Amino acid sequence: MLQVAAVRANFEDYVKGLGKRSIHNADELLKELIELDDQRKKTQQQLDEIKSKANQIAKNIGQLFKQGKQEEANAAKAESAQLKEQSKALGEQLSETEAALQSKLYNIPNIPNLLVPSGKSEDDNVTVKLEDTNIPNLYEGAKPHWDLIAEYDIVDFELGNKVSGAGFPFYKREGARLVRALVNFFLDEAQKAGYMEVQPPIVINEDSGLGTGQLPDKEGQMYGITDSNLYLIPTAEVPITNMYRDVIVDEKELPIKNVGYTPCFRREAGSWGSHVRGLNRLHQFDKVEIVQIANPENSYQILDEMIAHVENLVKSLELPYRILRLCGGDLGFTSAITYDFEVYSAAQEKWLEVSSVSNFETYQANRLKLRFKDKDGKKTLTHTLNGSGLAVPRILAAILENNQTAEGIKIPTALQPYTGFDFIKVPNS
RNA sequence: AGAGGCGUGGCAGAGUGGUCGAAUGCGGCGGUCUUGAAAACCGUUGUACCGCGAGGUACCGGGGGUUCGAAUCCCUCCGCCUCUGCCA
Repeated sequence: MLQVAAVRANFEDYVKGLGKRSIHNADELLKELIELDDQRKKTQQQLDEIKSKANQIAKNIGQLFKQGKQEEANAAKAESAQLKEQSKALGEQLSETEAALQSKLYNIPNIPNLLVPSGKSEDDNVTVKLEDTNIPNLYEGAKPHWDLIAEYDIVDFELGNKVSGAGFPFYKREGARLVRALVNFFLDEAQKAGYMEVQPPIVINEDSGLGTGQLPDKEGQMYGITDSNLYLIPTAEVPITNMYRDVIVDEKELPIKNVGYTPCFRREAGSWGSHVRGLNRLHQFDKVEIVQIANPENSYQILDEMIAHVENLVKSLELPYRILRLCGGDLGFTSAITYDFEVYSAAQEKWLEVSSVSNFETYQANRLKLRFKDKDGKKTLTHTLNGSGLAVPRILAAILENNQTAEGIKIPTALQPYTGFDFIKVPNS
């Protein structure tokens, strides 16, 4: 969330920034924020004064009792009772103001970076790199992946429907093996790039949801375990970033680089339609996530490094891809800048998002109270960044579709050591 | 899951209603001594908010309550330990 002091200092820039997200009443919003903060300060001043008086009286009463001055003590008690009422009322007022301020802050998204183009929808995203030279000329009988997986019987939606529900498929045979291969490949590559591997919990508590910005208000996107007040994670970003909630790290430790593989769970309420078939959108999918905690001084350099890492993965898998810079309207709530990776799915003839790499600057760090001690011992918010490296199902879909031949499916060379096979033959051939 | 115990500053650990933001030790920082280091000795050392400042307020796992006054008493939640049970 935003810091009020920063809002005061950069008012005009922030209004402009929020404008890129098509928030047109930003100046009102931010003004309200400042007013609430002013009110908070004023109330606290009054409250502190009353409490100070009450503390003084309480001390005196102790003395009076010791000296045996009962009557004076009792008189002081009466005065104290009055102060108590005042302070109770003011205290409630203060809590209300703080809650209102907090809720306003929770509901204002991050300020987009200067590079972020304004725009309303994905149509306004900017392609910053296009590597489409690899787009295959598929043979006559080429099929979309949902037909391929049925034909080869390597992903089973029917079975998933029966056991769990729509969007929870079974992967079978080479399909299961491919998922495991991709996960291992991604993890190994991240480790080579200096990330520490972690295996985080896949349920999180409310504080963690608040820390990275899934809560409040976006509960609808997560599966909740209501009897325990926990949520299934929508991405490993949540547990891995929250490792550093309420932590003050040493400047020398930065950047901190962690990677983790987890299944991800998304309700995707309302986002189903005929355009999302097969593996394109699922309630449960596997993803390897890279997360960095960075010094604000070089977080954009680190963002570039993370983009390069993801680009390498896609290249190694020989997939045609493009990189987009998201416009304000398509930018996630907590992000200051996001680059999306999309791979081309030849049989569907469309681009599939497989990775999102973002810099959150201090937005998450402020919620997390994640700070570092700089050279002068001053505590400063870090920047947080993360990216998918990568999400499995759409990569799988693209591999199946782009690498299909009349005889079967070729496995990319880089993946072969992980799959243990280099080809999936057409059944009964 | 049941019974009992516990949760205090970076760490260890005292503190059972006022003089406690909190003893003491360790660690950290500064200094004396030393060619240098160690040891010893002296000093210093929590965080957040409000205030131009003086200063004030809050914080002893979280939240609530009792009281003129709570680290201390009560309720509740969370976590840890021990025993019993269950389980991969």
